[in-house]
Amino acid sequence: MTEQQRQEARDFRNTVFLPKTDFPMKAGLPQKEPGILARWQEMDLYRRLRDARAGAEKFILHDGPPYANGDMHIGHALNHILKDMVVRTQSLLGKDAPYVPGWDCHGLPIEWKVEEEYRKKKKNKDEVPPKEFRAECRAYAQKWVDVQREQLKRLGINGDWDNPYLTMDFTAEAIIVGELLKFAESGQLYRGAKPVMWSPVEKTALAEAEVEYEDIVSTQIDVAFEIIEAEDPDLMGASVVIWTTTPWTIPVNQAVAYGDHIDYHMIEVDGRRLLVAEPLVESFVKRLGHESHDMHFFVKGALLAGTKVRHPMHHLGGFYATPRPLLSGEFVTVESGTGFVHMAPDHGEDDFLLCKANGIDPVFAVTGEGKYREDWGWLGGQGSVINPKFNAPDGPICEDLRASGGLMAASADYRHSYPHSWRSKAKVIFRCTPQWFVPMDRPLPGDHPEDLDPLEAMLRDVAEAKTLRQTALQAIADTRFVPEKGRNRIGAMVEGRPDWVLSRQRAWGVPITLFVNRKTGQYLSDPAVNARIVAAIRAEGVDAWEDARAQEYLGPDYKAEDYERVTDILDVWFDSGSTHAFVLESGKWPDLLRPEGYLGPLADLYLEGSDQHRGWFQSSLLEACATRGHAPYKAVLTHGFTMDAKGMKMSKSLGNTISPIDLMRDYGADILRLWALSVDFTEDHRIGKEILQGVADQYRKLRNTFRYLLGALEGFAEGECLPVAEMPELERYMLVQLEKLDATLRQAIADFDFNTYVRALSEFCNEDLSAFFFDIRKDSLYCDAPADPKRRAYRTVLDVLFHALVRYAAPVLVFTAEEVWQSRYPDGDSVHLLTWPELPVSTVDEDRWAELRALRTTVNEAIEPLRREKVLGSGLEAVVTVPDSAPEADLAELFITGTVVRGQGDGVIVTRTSDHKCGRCWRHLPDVAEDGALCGRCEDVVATIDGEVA
RNA sequence: GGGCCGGUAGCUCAGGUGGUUAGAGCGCACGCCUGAUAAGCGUGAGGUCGCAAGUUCAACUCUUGCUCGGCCCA
Repeated sequence: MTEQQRQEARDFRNTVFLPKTDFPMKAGLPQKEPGILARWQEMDLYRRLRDARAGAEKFILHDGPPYANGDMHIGHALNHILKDMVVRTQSLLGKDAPYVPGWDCHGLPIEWKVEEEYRKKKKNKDEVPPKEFRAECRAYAQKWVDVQREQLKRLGINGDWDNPYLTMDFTAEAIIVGELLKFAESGQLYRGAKPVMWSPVEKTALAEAEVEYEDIVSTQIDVAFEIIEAEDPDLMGASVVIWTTTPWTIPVNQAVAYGDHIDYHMIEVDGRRLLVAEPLVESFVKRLGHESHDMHFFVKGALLAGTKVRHPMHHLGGFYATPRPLLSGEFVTVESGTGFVHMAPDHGEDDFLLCKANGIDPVFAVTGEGKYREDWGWLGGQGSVINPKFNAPDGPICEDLRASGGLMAASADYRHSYPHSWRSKAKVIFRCTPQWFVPMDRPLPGDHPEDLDPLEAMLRDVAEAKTLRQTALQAIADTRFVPEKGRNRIGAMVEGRPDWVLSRQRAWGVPITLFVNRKTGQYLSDPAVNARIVAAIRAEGVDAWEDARAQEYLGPDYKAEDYERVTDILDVWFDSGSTHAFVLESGKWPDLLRPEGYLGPLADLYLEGSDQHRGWFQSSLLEACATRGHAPYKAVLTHGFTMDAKGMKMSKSLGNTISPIDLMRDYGADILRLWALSVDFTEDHRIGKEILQGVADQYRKLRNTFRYLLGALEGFAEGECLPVAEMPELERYMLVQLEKLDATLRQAIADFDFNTYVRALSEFCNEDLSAFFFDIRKDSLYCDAPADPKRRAYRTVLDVLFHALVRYAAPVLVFTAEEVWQSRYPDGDSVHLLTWPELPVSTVDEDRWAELRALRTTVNEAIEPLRREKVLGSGLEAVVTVPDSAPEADLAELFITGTVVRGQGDGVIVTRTSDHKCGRCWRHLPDVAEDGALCGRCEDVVATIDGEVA
């Protein structure tokens, strides 16, 4: 056997330096992630990170509290992944970015759940002492806090999970009360009235969600109100006719509404002139059952302004003697009735608002159990108003109206849908109740030096005072919104919103800790009293607000019997609106404290769904503006909602919900994270099987990039590094590409544009690395001698790439990045303690490289037809002729082809090579004697290896 | 019903102030490789830019209406 034949027969596979790694291609995330999580817990990663960033500039993302009720859903997952991404990227950039998660624990939904459990046990809620009831609510909330905490941890969210904030913590409750009392002390509270849904059977206010609608048959009546003041003398003595299905509200009537654009028509019935909307004349006459005569008199609604009518029971005097004004109401339609709507501000939303705008206040004639007050001028002490007999055509109301001549028609035959209490199934009424409000348009007291003369301060207030609305609008102007359209949205809401109703007639919440003077109706505002209340709640929670302790709080200066202790609780939005006070400011979380002397918003960012423009963003804004004069945040980031695969909203009834818990089980948290950070979260976005499949594919590509890096860097040591100046141009070009990626990622972080972040990272790995750099340098990695400068340069750059990419990926693929890091540094610390990479500086003629890459594409296009014709397979079999104008470079290496020659023409020509294939590097080269023999380079390398072995 | 927002290839997304054949990645099809191998590489096919009017020499980009979807409110 000749030397050549022996070489030919030899399998050179063992002489090739292939990538080697234990890092598996298949991720197995659902199995692997819990172990990584446990490791972080064990090493106390969150605390370690705080220590590592101690003293660095703060970035404070303040967590909006989810409601402690039910399992984590896809919206929670998205929201927390985005928050985690923000916190982690800021931390990666070297800032100290603590994250204290929180929960919203008070409120109606939890009360319901506890009540529901009572019902199952046939227990009556009203017989349970409030303290006991609240204790059960507290336990219920705590249960769900614990459940959600574990679910969120599983997502890989890094936070202070051992010390979350809860709105039901005693200190939180005390600070919320303290905030409320700031409103009281600065005069930013008043007691007003508001119509609410009220159940006379349960004697309680109901929330919209506690009401169900059911068809019933009601008495409908038509009632005439005689005109006693009018611009047009022809109207005098005529009557406007109203129609209603709630006769019991007639005794509380205070006005009549008409529509500006409605044409009213006068008809004559039994010698009386009646005004009715033209399109409704026919149906009205039908109800009357009498002959009518057309008076040929029309009047446009708008011309009725200033007209006054009198109540049919005006002869009773007092309340009923006052003339009732005709008011223009936009809500008046000609769909049913008469085109006139009687107004009882006590018992309707439209009524209340229209009357309020015209200076007419509710009279509170109907009591909580649905009877007229004992002292009421008509039907005093009678009721109940929801009793059909009371409202019947032969009932007391209709009888009196008939006697007065006001009743034009009455019949118990009107079928319509009407609200009922979910619990008792009894009918519900609208009823005005006293409520506590925060005024939007009352001047706020300004900030003054302590020693300023009180008179001077007052004068200054008058001159400079801004209202809460104005202050909030200014704060909106001062805040950064991402996306920008959020500014417009919250701005429009704040501009148009009514006063803030703070009170709820409920049990599970923070009490409105006010004492109201029984004589003056004014609430007590004494800092000493307030301090005692706050101290008691701090020690014992909301249960401390009870009658038995009233005197203790009032102290020696006031007598308990002179004061009414308010028993309402606060709107839960006030709780969450105060989180900035009890989380960021209280000192309970030292990590969150700003350096001494820091002024302005405590949070760098609030990040929630776009529904929070009306919710938390706004309650926090109003709370902070009223008590501190500015927003609690510097920036607000909002995300849209997650829809199903077709873009439809998810709902249990449609059966299209997707649970993040299931997704973590099937795909793993990193896939879910990659999904959340790939979509355009600023808009509504979708999730579904196909989308997740795409995300999983994207994940695999990233994972393989890391696997290749790990394999290619096997055995790499510091000593192998080569300075940039000594590197081939390709390496220097790649370092420039990496710098560009770095800049893109930094900008994406600054813009909170995570879609761009993930996309740029993926495209770099696929296009620049896998399909370009790695592919080209495979030959060098596999076949060059380990000491060859080209191979050393390549591995040096691979090392740079590894360190950069693992950091870039860490905030997104938190588990996988850790797995990658551990694979290379088994005894190392967590990847999440690292900071943003420092890149070596490199420069290159970018235009030249753009040209080279374009030419590379052209060459590939030219090779393809020959492949189809089976002239050649591998690109290494191609001889390529390129234009003479092509840039100077090792083109064969760049194109991964055989010989490249320069021709005269503009085009690229490809033919099959006649060179033999090297048995080791597979390249077709002139110095290979025959197929399977070695090229010069490989001969040298193999000789060295053989020498080492021998 | 009202306010605000959105609808670009199968999927996820780019497309300053209107201007040549609307782009990328993934997926898909076809092919190559078989030394990143349940991987890697290449080429290619996919879009009447939700619909309809209008403004303009010219509209994915501006206006109006409609439609579908979403958030908030009633």
